[in-house]
Amino acid sequence: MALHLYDTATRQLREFRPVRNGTASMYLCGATVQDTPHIGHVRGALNYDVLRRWLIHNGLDVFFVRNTTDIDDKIITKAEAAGRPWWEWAAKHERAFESAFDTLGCLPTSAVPRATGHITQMIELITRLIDGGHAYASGGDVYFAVDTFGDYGRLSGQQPEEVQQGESAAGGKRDHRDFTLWKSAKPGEPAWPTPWGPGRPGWHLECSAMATTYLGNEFDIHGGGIDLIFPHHENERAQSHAAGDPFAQYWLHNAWVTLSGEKMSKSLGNVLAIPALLEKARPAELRYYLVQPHYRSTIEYSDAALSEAAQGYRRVEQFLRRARDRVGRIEAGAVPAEFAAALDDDLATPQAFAVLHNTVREGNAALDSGVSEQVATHAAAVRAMTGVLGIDPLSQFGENDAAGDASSRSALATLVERLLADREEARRRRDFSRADELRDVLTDAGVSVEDTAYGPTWTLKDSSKDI
RNA sequence: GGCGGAGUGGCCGAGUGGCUCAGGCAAGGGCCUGCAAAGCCCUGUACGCGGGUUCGAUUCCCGCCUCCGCCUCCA
Repeated sequence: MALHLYDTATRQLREFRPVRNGTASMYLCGATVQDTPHIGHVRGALNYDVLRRWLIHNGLDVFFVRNTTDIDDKIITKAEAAGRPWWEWAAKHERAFESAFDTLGCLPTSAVPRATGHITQMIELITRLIDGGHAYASGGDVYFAVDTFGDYGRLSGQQPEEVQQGESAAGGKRDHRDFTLWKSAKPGEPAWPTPWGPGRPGWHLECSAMATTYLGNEFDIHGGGIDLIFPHHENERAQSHAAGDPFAQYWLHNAWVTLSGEKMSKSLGNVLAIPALLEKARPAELRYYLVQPHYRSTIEYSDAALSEAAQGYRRVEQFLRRARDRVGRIEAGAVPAEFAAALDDDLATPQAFAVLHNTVREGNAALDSGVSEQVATHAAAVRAMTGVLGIDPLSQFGENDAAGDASSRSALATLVERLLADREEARRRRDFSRADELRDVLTDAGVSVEDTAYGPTWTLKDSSKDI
């Protein structure tokens, strides 16, 4: 089966056929960098990272653009409250987002365009819209005329007449449904010069301008959170189509991470910031937790569920480590057919994880029965699958999680192995109290010891991460 | 008011008109082990409520209840 994706605009599963053979282009609405990233921000990024990895795995050259909105009302307000320049505030939080994405194993983007760096392209787009009769300037603002675009409401399923208006207060609008392309600057606000007066971008406009700048007038996938369907993506689609661009071919939307049944918001004080979560779980474990449920299902966050995910991850990790100890270097092999079928079905990661765990179980059985070729085969499949999911314990989330640099690792290994040798000697003498004493020394130091038919093995246990 | 999503066993989380109804975590039993840990094998409990269609529904239809989201900044 070829890859099928659920397209919000048509409300159905559609076979993925890229605009340009051999490549795929993805635009993801990134964050407004106004605060510390939280688990919800990261969930979306992770979902699209898995999609991207799957496309790459299938041989496509993927162009992946995630923007940064570095100017908006909230950035201005918060920076002001903190007594800092807006651009410093934005830069600081942009770094926090990039660092979170990095830590959680998102592949580097092809570009991270900032809104403020694309004013020229926005002016050009506005000009096209005004020339085409789809937009008008009014008192320094520029608005999109919704009634000039007959397809308005298609993406979100909204009847334009039924939509309750919030933004309608703005004075210069001809129609209450019209939305802002360009905002005139109030005194003291950041502003860029335009033919319509100094001002700053309306939120929706920037994404249309940046997506087409990097990916062309027609590109494959546009993603974001479900909250963006309306009005953000509806408006993006309207302005780009009205300007004559075919624009995105597939609209994808990921669901929320909720807390106690409610969305996270500052006012409820229930925001789960990434730095705090990384105190509870290792990056790979957090990623495992966020990537396992289907991307269109809400995740109801709980510490217990995160802890369970961490255990699931450790099971996979343990298998690969044991397998490597047994058969040596493990290269990623082919993914099982059922795994591929799962991901091809609108990125059905829950089923993909089921296949992963079945393979791990078979691999563990092979380890128990000592059939090395089977161990190697299963381990290779597991590496391939974890690679696609971005949770490969042997690669980006490798050994150095907790173990420091090479020289301290080597010093540690020498000492641990010396103690283990003494313990083995004690066990041979059947002096078990001595053996247990040595194991306790190691345990207290944070080293877990396991005896296997092939001798003892040890790992650093990350004791700070007990959820 | 308009649009949309959800309610599955102790928990997380798939899925299907009937056939052993995924997977993980937890629980119980067993194997292995000096002990432990890990691993493997086995086991139990399920589909919000009320109707209907059907030989048969958790799965289809109708009604209801509950929860959540968007329509205002939002991942």
